[in-house]
Amino acid sequence: MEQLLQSIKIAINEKIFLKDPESSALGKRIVEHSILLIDEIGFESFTFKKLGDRIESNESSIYRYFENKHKLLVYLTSWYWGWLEYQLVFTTNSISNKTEKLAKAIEIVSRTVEEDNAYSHVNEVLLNKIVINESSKSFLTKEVDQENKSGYFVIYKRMVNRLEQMIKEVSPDYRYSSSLASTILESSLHQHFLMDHFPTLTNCNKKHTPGKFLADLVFKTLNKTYNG
Amino acid sequence: MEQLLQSIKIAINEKIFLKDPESSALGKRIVEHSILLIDEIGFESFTFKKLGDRIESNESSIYRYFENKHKLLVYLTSWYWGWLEYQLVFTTNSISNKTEKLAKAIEIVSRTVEEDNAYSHVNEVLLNKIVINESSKSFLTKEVDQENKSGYFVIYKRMVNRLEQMIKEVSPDYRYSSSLASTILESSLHQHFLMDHFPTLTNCNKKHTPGKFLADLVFKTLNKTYNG
DNA sequence: TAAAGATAAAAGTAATACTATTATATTTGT
DNA sequence: ACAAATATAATAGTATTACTTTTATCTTTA
Repeated sequence: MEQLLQSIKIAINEKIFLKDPESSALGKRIVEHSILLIDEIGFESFTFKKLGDRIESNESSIYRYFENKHKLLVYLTSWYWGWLEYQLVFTTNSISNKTEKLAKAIEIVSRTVEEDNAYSHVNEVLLNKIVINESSKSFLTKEVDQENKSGYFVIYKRMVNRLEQMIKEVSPDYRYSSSLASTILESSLHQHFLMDHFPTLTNCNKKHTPGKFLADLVFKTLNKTYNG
Repeated sequence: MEQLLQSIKIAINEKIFLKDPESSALGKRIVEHSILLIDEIGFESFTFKKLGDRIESNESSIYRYFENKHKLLVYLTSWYWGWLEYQLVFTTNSISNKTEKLAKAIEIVSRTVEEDNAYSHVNEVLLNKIVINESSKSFLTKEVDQENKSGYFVIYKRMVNRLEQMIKEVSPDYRYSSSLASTILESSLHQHFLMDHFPTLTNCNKKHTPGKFLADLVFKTLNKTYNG
C-alpha cells in the first residue's frame, strides 16, 4: 500500500492556493513547516513571517502560494481529508459485508493517526493533531457560505457522503443518515480533543477509544448488533 | 418563571473579567453590544475599537472590563451555558420519570433559542447564534489547559456532568455516559450549524430538529424506547 | 464638598497582515 | 550554451490591530 500511495497525489481545489505548493521545493517546504509550526505555536500565533524565518525564505514568497493563513489552513485540512478518504476507500473497498464495512469505516476515520511515510513532506501525525485542534476554524467564519460555493470543502463533504451511503446500506430506513455521518466525524475529533484537555468529559482513553464509543453508538442506533 | 429569573444573576468565574460587567451601566452596554457586533461581523473582525465606536465609549474603557476579546468570548459563552443550565435544572427538576427527564433535557439543550426578556441587556437568540458559530474558538487554543485550571469552563463542564448523571439514571451500565453527554451538546451545536451552512450534511430541519435526531440516537443507544 | 473612583481622550508602541518594487537566482526552450 | 522566462529574495512601505500609558474630566459617596 505504501508503494501504491507513493504515486498518488491528493487533489485539492485549485482555488484554495495561488500556486500549487506540490509544484516546487519551496511549496513543499511551506507545507511541511507550516504543519510543524502550527502544531508548535497554534494557529492564532502562526504568521507567514515566522514561517518565512523558519524555512529561511521570505514572507512575500509564501504569499505567492497562499493568499493568507486561513487559506493555508483550508489547504491543510483538505489535504488531510483527502488522505483519509483514500485510506477509507482503499481499506473498505473489498469488504462485502455491509455491517463490517461500516465498522471498518468508523475505525479508520476515528483512530489515532500513525506515521505514514508515503508523503515525505507531510507529517500526518501532527496534521491529525492540527485537524483536531484547529480545523473548526476553517469553516466557523463569516465567509463560509461563499467559500463553500467555491468548493473549498468538497473533500470533507464527500467523506460525510461516503459514510452516509454506508449507513444507508446497513439501514435503508434510518431517517438521519447524513446527520449521523456528520456526527461520526465531528464527534471523533471532539472526543480526541477531550481526551487531551478535558478527560472528565469523556470515557475515552487508549483502551476505550473514540472508535469503540462511536461503533457502539452507531450500531445500537441502527439496531444492528456488532461485536467489533 | 420570567419573574423568578429576573432576580437571578448568572454567576461567572471572576477570573474571566477585570471588572464585573454586571456592576455598571457601561459594563452592561459592553455585553449587550458585543453580542450584536460579533453576530454582525464575526469574532475575527470584531475589535474593542469598533465596539467602542458602537457604544460611543472608548476602547481603553472596555479594556478595564476585559483583558482582550478572547476573554470576552469566554465570558459570553459562560453566560450562555449558565443561562441554559438554569433552564435545564428549572424545567427538569420536577420530573420523576428518568427517561422523560433525560428526554426533556435533550430538548432543552438542543432547541432553537427563543426570546427571553428576563435579561434586558442580553439577546439570547443572537447569543445562541454566537455560541453555535464562535464558541469552539474559546477552547481551541494553546492556552486551554491553563484556562481550564483557572476554572474558565466550569459551567460548561457542569452542564455535561448534569447530562451524564441523567444518562446514568436511565442506564447505569452504559459505559460511555460522559462521552455521550459531551456528544449531545457538541452535536447539537454542530447540527444547527450544518442546517444553516451545509444542508446536505444533515437531515435536520424545522420539522426534524436536532433535538429529535439526538433523542432518537440517545434512547436507541441506551436501549430505551421513547416516543418523544 | 473633598476625595475616591470611573470614564474619556489622546498619544504611543510593537506586531500583524498584507502589497509593491526591484534585484538576483534558477530553470527551460532553442 | 545562452537568452528569455520564471521563481525567489530582499527591502520598504501601509493600514490596522491589540494593546499600554498618561492625563483630564466627570460622577459618586462618605
